[in-house]
Amino acid sequence: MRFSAPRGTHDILPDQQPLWRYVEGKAAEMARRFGYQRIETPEFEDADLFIRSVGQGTDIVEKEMYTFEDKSHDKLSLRPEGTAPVCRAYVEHGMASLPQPVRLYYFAPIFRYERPQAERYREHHQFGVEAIGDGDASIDAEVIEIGWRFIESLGLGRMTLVLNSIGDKECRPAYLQALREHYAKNLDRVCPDCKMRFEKNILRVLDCKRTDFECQVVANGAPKTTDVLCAPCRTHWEQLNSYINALGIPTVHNHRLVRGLDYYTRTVFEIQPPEEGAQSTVLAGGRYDGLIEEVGGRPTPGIGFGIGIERLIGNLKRQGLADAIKAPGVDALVASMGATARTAGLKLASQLRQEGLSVVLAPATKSLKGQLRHADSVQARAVIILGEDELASHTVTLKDMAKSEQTRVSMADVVKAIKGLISSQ
RNA sequence: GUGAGCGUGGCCAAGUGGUUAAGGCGCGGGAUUGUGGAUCCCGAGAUCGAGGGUUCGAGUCCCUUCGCUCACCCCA
Repeated sequence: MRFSAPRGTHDILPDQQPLWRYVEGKAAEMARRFGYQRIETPEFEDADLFIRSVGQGTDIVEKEMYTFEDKSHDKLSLRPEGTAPVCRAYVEHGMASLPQPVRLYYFAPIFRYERPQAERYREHHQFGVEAIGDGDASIDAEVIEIGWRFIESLGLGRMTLVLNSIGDKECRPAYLQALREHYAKNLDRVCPDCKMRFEKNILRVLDCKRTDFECQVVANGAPKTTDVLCAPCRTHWEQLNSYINALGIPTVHNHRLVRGLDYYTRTVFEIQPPEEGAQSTVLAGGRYDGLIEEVGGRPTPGIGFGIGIERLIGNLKRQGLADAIKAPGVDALVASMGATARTAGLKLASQLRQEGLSVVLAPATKSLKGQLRHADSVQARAVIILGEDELASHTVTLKDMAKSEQTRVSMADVVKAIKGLISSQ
């Protein structure tokens, strides 16, 4: 019986690891610069955490969660998004009594039961950032800037920041009513899905992309949240825009940007690459001022985003920025001929590793030629050759693979000689 | 959940229904004694996703099934 990785999942093979480590390193570095600390939460949580926070009517909760019962009949779900678990941890560990805001970031696999397609997976990975405990628009700008500067630091240019405000508990009901009235008048012009959304989750009609009906026309003509924000939301929105502007981040306003999760309030944003792919968004986030309370804490504002690593890496590859990220070779390969030399090589390799060098032993059964070929395949910078001659004279042959030069070095000087050879490159 | 396309050795890939299923990459070995990357030579590795059917004969046609991919939906 042969097995393959479950549908929608993928192995991240050794040749891809340098790229992944590179991206994660850049993310962690950007988080560090902004004073964010890493947090890790479990891969699964109480299912109700997501049902309550993400929202009963959302696709994520309704049909995409990996939910199961364990042997003690607890209902658990594989993490379908990153924010709710962090908020749960914030409340559970009393982070409200820490200096606010609490600045956190994470790397986490995300699980959603969806039909896989280009850059959409059942398990994907996100780098996320959450700032909890400060409702000021300057924190919105800070969080957005982290994402922007991170993407920028990878060399991905020409991205677009799309920004919108969807109001809060004060002004949204009135807006939804206005939206409902607009759609009630145009219901015969929109697609069946929009008719469904009209009943179920009116806000979602705005991001309908169908062109076989008049959804685009109707949505474009719909009232805009940013026109009807209550005074506090309006101030927040205006401040955010002035901050983002001050940071020099180019912005596109899109009144049709809503988001699929129920907990968002006020600020919502995405960062998209220039090409119009089906799954083009690499970063998405927003403010969630009611979420902490929803998961059992005191009313506390928060904002954050998630970045899909697979999509980000896809962009790097498409723009030719991934090729340069390669695994380094090993420092040295030890080749030996004969049983006695083999033992000596084993000892020498061990000694070199304790000196901090990366060393591999050549396959013992191969000819010297084969062992040197192996040195190429592991991109060894140096090769140490041990044979009868070397053993007899207590020396090794040290070969510089780049220069194709070799010298005899006494056993006592091997470490120094190799370190010299490597640092000269 | 809906629709479309595709499944040939580890990877890429040719193959008008007709003898032992090309080729490339990669892998293993070799080209006179203990020396790599180039070149050359040799070699291993495929029940052509699986099952059934049509046919004298099927990788090639039909059906079923599984898988993969892409799009819709939705999302990172």
